[in-house]
Amino acid sequence: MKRNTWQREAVREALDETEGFISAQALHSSLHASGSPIGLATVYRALGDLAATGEADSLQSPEGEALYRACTTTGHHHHLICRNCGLTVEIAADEVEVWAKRVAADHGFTGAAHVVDVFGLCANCTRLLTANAG
Amino acid sequence: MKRNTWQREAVREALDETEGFISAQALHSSLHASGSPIGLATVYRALGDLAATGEADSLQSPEGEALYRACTTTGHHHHLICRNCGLTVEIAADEVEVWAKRVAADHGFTGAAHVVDVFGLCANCTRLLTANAG
DNA sequence: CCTGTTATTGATAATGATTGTCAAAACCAT
DNA sequence: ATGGTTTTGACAATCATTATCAATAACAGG
Ligand SMILES: [Zn+2]
Ligand SMILES: [Zn+2]
Ligand SMILES: [Zn+2]
Ligand SMILES: [Zn+2]
Repeated sequence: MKRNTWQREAVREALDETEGFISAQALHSSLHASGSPIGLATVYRALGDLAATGEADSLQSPEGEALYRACTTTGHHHHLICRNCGLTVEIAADEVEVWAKRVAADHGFTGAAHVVDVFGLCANCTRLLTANAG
Repeated sequence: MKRNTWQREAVREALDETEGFISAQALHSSLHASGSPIGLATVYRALGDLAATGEADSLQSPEGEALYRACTTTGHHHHLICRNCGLTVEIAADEVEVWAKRVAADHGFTGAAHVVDVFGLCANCTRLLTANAG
């Protein structure tokens, strides 16, 4: 049976309070900084569970680290992520869903899944960085 | 100055002969099996260089491992990958390019890049696995 | 409220990919 | 062929993640 522990709840809350994606290590550090004695392995386990049940979304950073985020949307969706500040926008992409299905079908592929993420600079970061550079 | 060594050439050729994506470790094993005494670190370096110059394409496997492939198309493109046999199809996706740009622009993002990969079972693998399962 | 069963925790070791180190070897213009 | 410079490769180091396993805590039943 699945038991409720303060550790799982702590991870869930910490993830909720986090803007954008965060790594297991970083979330653990954050929790420790807040005085929580939660163990690192437990954070990994909790994040894995949340991702498995769909309560959190995960993706691989370009550096190969797994990043997690508490999703507000329950269904299938994608992300538009600021590579500077981490701000993340959840986006529906019916257009891409259709495209992905068609591409797979056209080539005889079945059971198609896809990875679609857009990275860029959010308006805020664009303004700041442009001011400095220009 | 950039020098030419048999090691770099060996990696390039091994990558060319490989169908689908392959990891640095696997390529190193493959080279060793063929009698090449090339070092592991060198394979990592060569693959990194090839990816940097655009001669090879790289992506992160769901397990976080970096995979490489010799690309036949020079420009920007995406992949349709068989999760069973590794067969890879390069696909152009003007539709998705437009979509990605629009999504970024709609939200005020600039300098948008994107990761778009489709994973599935190729026709061949579908037939084989369906025969076994059904 | 106790209590036993059993899932969960967490310190730590183990794993596995990738990168850093640095002396020795290879490359190439001269 | 020679020398300055780049590249190599064996090995150590790093870093994220997973496995271990005894100790702990959740919770159903009494
Ligand atoms: Zn930003
Ligand atoms: Zn989708
Ligand atoms: Zn296949
Ligand atoms: Zn594209």
